[in-house]
Amino acid sequence: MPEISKSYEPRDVEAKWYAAWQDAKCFSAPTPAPGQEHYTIVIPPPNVTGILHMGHVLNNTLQDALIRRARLEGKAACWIPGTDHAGIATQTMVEKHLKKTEGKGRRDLGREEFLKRVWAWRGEKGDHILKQLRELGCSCDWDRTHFTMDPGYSKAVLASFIKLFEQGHIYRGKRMVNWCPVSLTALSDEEVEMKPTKGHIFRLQYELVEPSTTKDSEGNIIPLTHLVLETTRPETIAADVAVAVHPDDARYTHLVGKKVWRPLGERIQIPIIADKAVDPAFAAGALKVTPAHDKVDFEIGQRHGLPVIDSINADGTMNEFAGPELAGMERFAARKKAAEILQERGNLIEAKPYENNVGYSQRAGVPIEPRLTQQWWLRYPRVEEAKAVVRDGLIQMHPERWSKVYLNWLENIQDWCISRQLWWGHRIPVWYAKGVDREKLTEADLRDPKKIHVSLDGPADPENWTQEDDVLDTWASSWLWPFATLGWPDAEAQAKANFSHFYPTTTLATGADIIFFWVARMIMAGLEFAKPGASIQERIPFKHVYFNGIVRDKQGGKMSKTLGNSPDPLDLIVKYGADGLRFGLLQIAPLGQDVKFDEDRIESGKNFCNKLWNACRFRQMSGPMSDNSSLSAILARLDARQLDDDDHALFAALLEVQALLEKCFADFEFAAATQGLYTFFYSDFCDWYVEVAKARLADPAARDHVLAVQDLVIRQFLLLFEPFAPFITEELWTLLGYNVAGTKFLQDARIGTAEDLRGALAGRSVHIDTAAAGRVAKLKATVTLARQLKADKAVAQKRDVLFSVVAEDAVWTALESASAKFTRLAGAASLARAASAPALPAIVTPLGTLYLDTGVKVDAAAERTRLTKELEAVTKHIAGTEARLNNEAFTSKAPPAVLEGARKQLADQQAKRAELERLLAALV
RNA sequence: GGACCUUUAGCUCAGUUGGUUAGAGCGUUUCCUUGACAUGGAAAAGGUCACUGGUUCGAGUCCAGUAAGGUCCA
Repeated sequence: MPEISKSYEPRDVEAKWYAAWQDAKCFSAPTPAPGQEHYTIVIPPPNVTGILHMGHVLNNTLQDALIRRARLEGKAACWIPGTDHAGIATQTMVEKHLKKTEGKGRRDLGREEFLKRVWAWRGEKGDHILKQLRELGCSCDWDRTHFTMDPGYSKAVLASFIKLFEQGHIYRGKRMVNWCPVSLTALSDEEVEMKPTKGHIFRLQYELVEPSTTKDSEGNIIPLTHLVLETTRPETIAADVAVAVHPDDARYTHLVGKKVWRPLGERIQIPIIADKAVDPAFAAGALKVTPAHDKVDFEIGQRHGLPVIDSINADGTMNEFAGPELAGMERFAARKKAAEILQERGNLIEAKPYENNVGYSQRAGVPIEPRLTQQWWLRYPRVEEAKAVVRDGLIQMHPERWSKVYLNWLENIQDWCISRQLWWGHRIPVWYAKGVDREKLTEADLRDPKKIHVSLDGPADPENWTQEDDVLDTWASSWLWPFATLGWPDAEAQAKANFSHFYPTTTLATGADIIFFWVARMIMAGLEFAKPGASIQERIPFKHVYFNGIVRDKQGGKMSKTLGNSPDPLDLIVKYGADGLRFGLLQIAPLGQDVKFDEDRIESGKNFCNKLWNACRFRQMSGPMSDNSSLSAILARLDARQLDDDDHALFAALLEVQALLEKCFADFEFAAATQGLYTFFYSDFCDWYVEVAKARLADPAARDHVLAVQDLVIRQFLLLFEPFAPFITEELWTLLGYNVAGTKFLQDARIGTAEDLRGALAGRSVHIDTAAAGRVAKLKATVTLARQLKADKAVAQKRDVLFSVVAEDAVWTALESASAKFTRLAGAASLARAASAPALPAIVTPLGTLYLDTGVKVDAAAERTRLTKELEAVTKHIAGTEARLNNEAFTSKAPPAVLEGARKQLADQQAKRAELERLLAALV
């Protein structure tokens, strides 16, 4: 057996094992055996040309932990990886690259040539992120890697469109959309981010065609020559078609039906209308109505049969309808110019600084432009079912509160604009008969096969048809992810992928930021498409949704490359090892909270791995390795006669942590799981058991038994730890001989439950003595107090000091039997029983009063100070407890166990006080 | 405007159905290279649990309100 080196060097280990796992096809999803449970996860597909960031690390570490744990539990585990074509993001990236390298735009190349370039880009940069996931240790079934633009997947996307079209869920319509003037495409509402934006609001006056009068605040009749209104967008005035007031606004009712002069563009009269959408409290209570450039205005225009004047081009520049002064200008420059002109003409009263919410294109980061265009829309299918599955708990969200957010969105759901004016994506499978005017198609025309052709393969006579230019929104492909990655809709592919076994998937781990974009839509898509006619339980895409937090920087800010506060995970892996990164990150990832990234925690993850490494190294140095090839082989090496309190306490702690992990995985409490593992291994095993065992290892009768206990605990710990730190655990599994011939890897072992282990121990006559843990705790406390006393006397490092104890017979018996452990742990030459109190520094412990002999004369004053401080604390505590026990309401109403506990506590504290008083009195 | 979340040690967070003297890691201070580990060990200091009120024998925990910070939707 190779010797374990002095420190853990992750880099040597990681590459070796990942290659071995892949060679052995460890991550291939097996065909589930009859009755075998499956555990399926589909990866949230990252952008195909993306690179790994901390958010990915967290998200994928969680998934890997889940899938690895499932393997150890004997489930048929299937983790499907893949990437998303990410329409806008990728197209924008390639366009930028083209501009930079060739000075060309996509239109210079033409659609076909441009797409060739995108595919070439994908070939060069694509899937890099999947390689990075391997560095992290992710155990995806790589043979199942999918890409949303693969032929099979594309077929699924188009098939879903056709099906929805045939069912009447999809329609085409000219509507107000969020237009991105940079990407030159429509966006869905979800892709628009509202951001408070500083600008100006312009107080304007529009001249009345016929001067009128109004009343001032005191009721006096005063002349009225202008209508005052406020706007943040003066550049659109030339597209104004009316001015609206609220119908109940007494200031203006007499003006409704009259006209004002439009101050920009062609000098024409526009009507004053009344509409309830106007807020009479805002500004002067009048609103300029610009149907082409505002959603509310558009609706007002519709209600009043007003024309639509579109004064802004697709790219955000003004056109001729904006008036000769503004035509051709960029929209924000035009805004300034418009204000200047209005000032000159006397229409501008004032320009005030103003902050309002402006919609920004999520991708391009520029304000969107409401724009009237022809788009394809989807009326979501299965909305009611989608609500029901979450409300009824068929799909559980973790943390649960997200289901409220989800349901709220579904309650207010709007049709989805699924068309994008991009080239990179799934081109909509609709062909228009030549000669048909696309602008004027009616709902009936859409269903007329002579005018519109909708199919997977296109019309038989393509020369007579023209295909739709638009592609589908990326999310209209990724919403099929949980089943399109399992072969849907092709029966043969589904059979090959074991669709019937692995769908519905088990858990989806993702960020809450895409709950609408992706999670909600997947649920609707799954219900609609996945298993037609099957029960609702069979059609849902997943049973659990775990929302991991967002990784933020130490100050809680968002991580971004431009700010430079986003560490490269690959650098962290080099520095701390993949296991250290994984474990460290999960330690700070509480359920449902954002993660504040702190590199110190990653370092602590690495240090923990090193601790584990050295504990195993020490085990190897402590004695010969025996048969570790199975749990029963190790159990057979236990000697029930040699069991002592420490063994019992350790086994009890092991069972406890094993049960804790079961609960944590069920509840997605990863931070609690890592915390539990850490505490068990550090405190219970290394700091205590291994240390006390050093004393027992010297005893030939106990040695083999103690080694067996350690082998058992390390084995179980490695199994528990593997989902979080797969590399180091695999390495140690091998080095300590836990692998058996035929089953080469840790993952081939079965973890079993805490109860299984309890049963296995009982089978070897090891029945956990639950009282042992209490006795060990007392000894621990006594050792700590002894160390405290030594530290106080500045002899912490000395190991030749003498301790004596004054204790009753029963207590002394307990301490005497552990005296070898005590002297080793407390660092003492000996521990003896003293018949009467010696004149030495003392400390009161649960196992009697300890006296420390350092060979130096007692400093009575220092002793008095120390003991008095202690006495004060105890006295204060006693007072509190007595007050409670003297309260009749407490004694009559508190449960007996609580009452009993309080009484015992009081007795203990009183005994301690008496002892402290005695010690003080004895001081000369 | 609506909904949700957070507030506990210098920092990051635990604290399960209300029940001892509120815990951990990091950081800080002191001491220690003795044969698993200095990527380590020992000890210590550090908290009126945001605030106000209520329920209760008992509140960090439950309820109401207030404040500050954050997120999402309009």
